[in-house]
Amino acid sequence: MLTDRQLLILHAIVDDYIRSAEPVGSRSISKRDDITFSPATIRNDMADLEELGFLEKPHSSAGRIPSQKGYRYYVDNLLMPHHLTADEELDIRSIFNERIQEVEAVIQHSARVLSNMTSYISLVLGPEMFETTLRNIQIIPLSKGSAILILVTDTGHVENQTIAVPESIEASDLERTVNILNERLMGVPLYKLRDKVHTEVGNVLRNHIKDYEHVLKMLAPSLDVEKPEKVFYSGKTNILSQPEFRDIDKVRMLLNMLEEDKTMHQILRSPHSGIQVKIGQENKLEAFDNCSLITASYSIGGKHMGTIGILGPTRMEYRRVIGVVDILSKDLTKLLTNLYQRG
Amino acid sequence: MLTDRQLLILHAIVDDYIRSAEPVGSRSISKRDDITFSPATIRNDMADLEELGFLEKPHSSAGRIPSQKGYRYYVDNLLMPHHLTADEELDIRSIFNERIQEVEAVIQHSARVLSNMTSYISLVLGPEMFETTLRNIQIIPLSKGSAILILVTDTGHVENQTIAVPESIEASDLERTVNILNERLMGVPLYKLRDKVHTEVGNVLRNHIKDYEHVLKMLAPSLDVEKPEKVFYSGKTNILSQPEFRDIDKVRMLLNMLEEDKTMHQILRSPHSGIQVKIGQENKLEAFDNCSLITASYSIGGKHMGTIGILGPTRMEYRRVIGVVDILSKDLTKLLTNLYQRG
DNA sequence: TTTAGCACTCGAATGCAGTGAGTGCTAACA
DNA sequence: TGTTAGCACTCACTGCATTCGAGTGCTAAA
Repeated sequence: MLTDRQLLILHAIVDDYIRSAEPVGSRSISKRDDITFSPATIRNDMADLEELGFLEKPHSSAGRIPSQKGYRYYVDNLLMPHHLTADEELDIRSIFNERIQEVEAVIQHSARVLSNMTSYISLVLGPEMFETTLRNIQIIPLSKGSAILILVTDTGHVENQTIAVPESIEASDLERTVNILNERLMGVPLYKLRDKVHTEVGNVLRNHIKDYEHVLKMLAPSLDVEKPEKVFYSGKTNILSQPEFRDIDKVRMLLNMLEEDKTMHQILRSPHSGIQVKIGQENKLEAFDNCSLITASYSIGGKHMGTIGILGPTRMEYRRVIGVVDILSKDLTKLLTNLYQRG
Repeated sequence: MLTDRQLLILHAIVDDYIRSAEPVGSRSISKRDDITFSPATIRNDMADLEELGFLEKPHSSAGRIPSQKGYRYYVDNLLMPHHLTADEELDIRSIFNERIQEVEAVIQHSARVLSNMTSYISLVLGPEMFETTLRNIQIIPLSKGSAILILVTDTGHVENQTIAVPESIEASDLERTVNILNERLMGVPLYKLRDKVHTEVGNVLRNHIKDYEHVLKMLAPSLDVEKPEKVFYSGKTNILSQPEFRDIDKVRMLLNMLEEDKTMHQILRSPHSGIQVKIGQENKLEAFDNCSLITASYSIGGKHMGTIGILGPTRMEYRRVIGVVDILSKDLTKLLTNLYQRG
């Protein structure tokens, strides 16, 4: 078990290192107001903390830096909740002052505020559509052979795609099809669309539409709404200011990883309540070895929608970032719920 | 006027430097198969070329590198057209093999192919909407107080935004409004929407809709479709592999510049026929001093739509990049025209 | 148990010769 | 007269020795 003094010293070292990015020596610690012991005493405790795995030495004549375990302990046990300053609150509210027009715009703006406030990289996983239900479907003819198919979900998301319309289908048939689809599919979860169309709705169509088979064929590809949710980034260049990313190869590794949609998606998808902090190798990704990821979920009307997060060096201002992520995820939930709460 | 030998030497130096990123010395030039003169002769010509401003010396005991003027001359006078290899053509066609569903997806995919093929940064300015005309308008009620307004243009672009619906407006009125709007606004250029609604359409609405004023107020903010077109990027991390961007500060400057939407927009917006090559300071941006930008426009049915471009170091493979940009802009034009040609 | 003192470690910074690729100039050559 | 060989000169880069200093671990005294 750690003594009170050891805790104090660990706390001081992590704080100092987060601020300065330089290995922390016993002397500089001893100068702090909240520390009353001599450097020698501190050195003894530091040696113990190192033996226990909370601290590391870059080399024998340097100060100590926190190990991954050290950060973990710091986050789990030593961190005091952070109260945002008035300015910070104002920054966050700015998202909601703008006239809100599109979910995407809100999400993107959130990402930007998040990265500006923290100087790290922000990631926002866009609203999940898997569980959302269909609100409306439209087919707008564009030219002889093509049309635009538009899906609107109950969460206000709009999906659109071009479809090829066989010549044999007449305008009136198209209209009738849209009416039938709206009648039968309103409220159906997107992931069930495909099945529903091929069974129940298919039968109805058969009775009302002349060129039934072509219509079904035309619709088929559009109904696989398995499009993965978008991940929005902001502040990618922020890491270039972090001393741990002086090395261009590390930067490249990290930025390349962020472009791997599948992986990033997987990392952000897992829903969880509250704040999740993943430190260094806990992320199970080589490119993230020197990084920590702090995430929180947001939802609409209690239904999990997506994730917001901050990616920064393990030497990250955990206190502030956790505060900001927490508030923003809650505010986002409130805003989106107000906007799209099924009435 | 430059002698033939000087041209040959200039050509060789630019080619060599583009390949190696190292200052080119007289000896290495003399070893090339197409060069039959001694290093001393070459040195004389190099001195002349330097005096004329086509070459520069990093320092007195290094080889020569092309100056901005040198690149300019190379691009304008020495460049042979590049014929794509079968593989390259295949890469480009891959854009069109995928099932096309959204303009945005095509654009984004184009950007990716472009950056993959060139190992530089690709930029694509999304379709301009200023001149496009309205094809269809829809208002989909979402909850008690909100609805989604959807605009579809003749180029297949779909724009959507959330609007607040005053309680006083009834569903039947909303429906009637949509019908009137579609009747009166079909074919109207987006930039005229606002005026048209307030004059002509306003009068019609007044006669048919009970809560006429509220409806107009609700629509007003949505009709200012002055949303700037999106710029898509791909391969931002590619510059990290370029030796001229070893310096992290330069990388940061450049990447930050790319996030300044307004500036980038301005740079890409100017329409021009054929390929445009802007070298170094011709870009009038400090962050682009070491960069060249190669752009071409794409259009739909002869109407200018947007711009694709490649941003790389001034030491760029101009020949290949120009070839790729040329082909892709033409193919994109063909594809989009086929898709959305007003029929 | 804490602290002062001291020898020790090791990375970072500094200074200095040696190396080599490249140049400019001059004089000889075709 | 244009081309080339020869040579002194420049200058970044490398390797090596040296110094400097922040920080440690250990021991002995308070």
